[in-house]
Amino acid sequence: MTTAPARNIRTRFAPSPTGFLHIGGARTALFSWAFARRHGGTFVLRIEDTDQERSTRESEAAVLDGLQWLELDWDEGPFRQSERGDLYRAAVEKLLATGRAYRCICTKEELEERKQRTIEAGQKWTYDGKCRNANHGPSAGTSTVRLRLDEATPLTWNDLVFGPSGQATEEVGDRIIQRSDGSPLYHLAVVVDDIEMRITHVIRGVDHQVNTAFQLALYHALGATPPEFAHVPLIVGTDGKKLSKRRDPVSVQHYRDAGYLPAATRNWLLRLGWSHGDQEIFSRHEIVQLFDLESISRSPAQADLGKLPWLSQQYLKALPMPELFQALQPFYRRSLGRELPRTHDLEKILDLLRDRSHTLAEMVEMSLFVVHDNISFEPKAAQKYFTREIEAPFAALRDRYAALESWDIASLEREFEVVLAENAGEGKAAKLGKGKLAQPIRVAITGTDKSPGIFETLELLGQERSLHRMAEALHFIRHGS
RNA sequence: GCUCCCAUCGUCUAGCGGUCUAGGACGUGGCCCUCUCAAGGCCGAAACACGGGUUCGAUUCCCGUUGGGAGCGCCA
Repeated sequence: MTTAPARNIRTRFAPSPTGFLHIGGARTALFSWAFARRHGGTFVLRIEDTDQERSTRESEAAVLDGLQWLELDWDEGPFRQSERGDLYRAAVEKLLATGRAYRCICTKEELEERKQRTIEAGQKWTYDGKCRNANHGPSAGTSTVRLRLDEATPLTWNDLVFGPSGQATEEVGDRIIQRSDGSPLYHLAVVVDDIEMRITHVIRGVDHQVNTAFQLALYHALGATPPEFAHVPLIVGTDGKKLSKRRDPVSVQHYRDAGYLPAATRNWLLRLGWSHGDQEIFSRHEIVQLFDLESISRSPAQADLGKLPWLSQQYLKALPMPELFQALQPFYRRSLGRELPRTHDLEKILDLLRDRSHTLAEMVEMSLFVVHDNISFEPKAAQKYFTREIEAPFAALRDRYAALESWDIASLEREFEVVLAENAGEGKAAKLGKGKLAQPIRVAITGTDKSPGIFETLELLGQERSLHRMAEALHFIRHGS
């Protein structure tokens, strides 16, 4: 057993609701969740919606929905930054009062112009400090508020993934923390919230790595102890470039709709950038037991689409029938317009299909021949197997099956062997092989040339339906349609 | 351009100075099983980006090159 943590671990996931739950975000959430659970800590959900232009309630719902689907439960929240304005204003007042921040009356246009000139002169731009010592009061007119950086505060930290990290103060610059309309900017809001929510470990994407130095300055200015930081490399596309919405399937929703199990998707995401020796399969419980920050990779991972179907099948094979059936219903509704009652026959075919499917959608598709009363023969398969030569043995087997009193695997196979034996030798060039007869029957009863074992399939389809389909196939053989 | 970061099979990764003729998994090729498709079993191909150091000894440590990523907003 591992020892208990010295303090109560608190992590958070802080998405901005400007779209669907991205797999990169989902993985960050997974890591934060797993780390909190691993240490018996608390996982907080916070919605960063200070950008009112882009944030929507629909996106927020989609993000929450995605987290729930992945079974990442949170202990506190969702909190919305849009509802916490007083907190941020108070923090700004405090910073202003202590001289750690100052009002800046430079307009966007002025700033843009000076920045342009600096860059043209071949120098790098951070705020030039025009208002830094001007001492503008509240009556100075429209103004933003900037944090006053001081050289004495080292902007370094020991990243739990990347090790010693930091940036020089002059590279960071006095950035704006409050807009001219009084609303808070990202940096201010995160830091104030992380302090107020007593977050101990900030686990986020490397795109925030360069924000950390400035935020460290904010913690110091606010008189707070910064949390630990762990930056997680990005997930990139199959071309090694940043994930693109056009090329890559980036939303968690996409994987759900494709018919992947949440557990499989979660496992897939987990192994993208995290490892535990050679282990590939991790149950939710194992994740909670084994997850650690030290084993997170420092290089970006490509979304390995090849591994997901395999993982998904592993989970499909292991899923208890009641849960499998439940998971399948949305796909039946999509395919048939209705859900299906749990029947013995359906369960049986589903069990046979587990070894043959990678997604719930595939499974539904393949089980349809049992669900439908009438099927149609796949043209290519019919053309290949419904031949003149097979007519006689096919008809003979149909007759024997019609006379069968006990419709079970043993009987079906016995009669099948009899027909085979009857067609062996004599004037025939070669004796009738098992496959020669099995394939036409398979096409007859399933419509395709791929299915589970032929006798099992016949058995569960039942005598009546099997005979009916065989009769139709015989008609096809004789009349070509 | 500047700042920060990364670099093992096609992909996800193990490796934390000698155990490496570099391990696992997916994918891929072959074989076995076999009524089809799978599943399963066995076997194979496949990588330490390059160049310098440090060291008795580098995949492992340092520097550079190359390649890639992130960020440079009154976005988050």
